Amino acid sequence: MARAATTSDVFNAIAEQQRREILVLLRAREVPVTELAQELGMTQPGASKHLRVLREVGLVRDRKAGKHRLYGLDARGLRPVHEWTGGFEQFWNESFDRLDAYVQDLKQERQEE
Amino acid sequence: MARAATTSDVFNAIAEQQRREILVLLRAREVPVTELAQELGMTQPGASKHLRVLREVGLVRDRKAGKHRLYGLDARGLRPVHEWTGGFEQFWNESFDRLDAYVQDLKQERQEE
DNA sequence: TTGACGTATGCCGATATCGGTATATGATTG
DNA sequence: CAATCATATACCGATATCGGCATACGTCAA
Repeated sequence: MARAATTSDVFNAIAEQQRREILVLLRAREVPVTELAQELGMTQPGASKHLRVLREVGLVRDRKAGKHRLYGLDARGLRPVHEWTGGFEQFWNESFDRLDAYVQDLKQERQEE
Repeated sequence: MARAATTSDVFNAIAEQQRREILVLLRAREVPVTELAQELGMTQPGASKHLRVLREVGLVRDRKAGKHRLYGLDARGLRPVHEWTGGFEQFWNESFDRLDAYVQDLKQERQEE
């Protein structure tokens, strides 16, 4: 079965480093594929494929602009990810406490050896 | 090259639905593998493997507890994801405007046909 | 229409994933 | 120690990924 298709899941789409870089770049402005590929040091087909994935999950959209095709950001799809991770916010601090308990536990184990 | 190893990247680790479910479950309490597998309807080896990935990216830690091995949440690794997506927050609303412009563009294209 | 530019797709190889089953490893109890 | 329970790992098959190269498709201008 392998992994869920990147094309159907925002979490998967942004699991790829280069795609995240693309999104960051698109935060600044709309960009045609060629320029994007150049700036991020990827091949044009490579960039095209990543953009396809991003488009299919709705994080990016494109519009014709003369000879070019401009890609632009549609960040709404990132909101669920932000909110999901936000659901763990209360644990970011608490985690220290738990970690502390964990460390205590380790110490105890050592003493028992 | 395939995808970046899930084991070295939190974004990849949470790209998997079942692993996200595990994290949510661990928000409530520490749990041994068997129980976790049962509650989430996966096999024990399956759960074990997912936990391994989560442990290797630091989202989960384990401690011995008698005959069991309890897995607990360490959500700190989710913070970078939250913050990264948060970097797009200002675009969630703006996206509507851009989308609007996009729609206008589509209309225009149709008229040109 | 032809040519030139911009972009997308097809195909391939190498690799990693995920799920399942069987089995090994570990830990606890009698 | 042996038996039992808990957990991890190995191996496998099916599939999907990503990158690169070649090439098809699309669009504009002369």
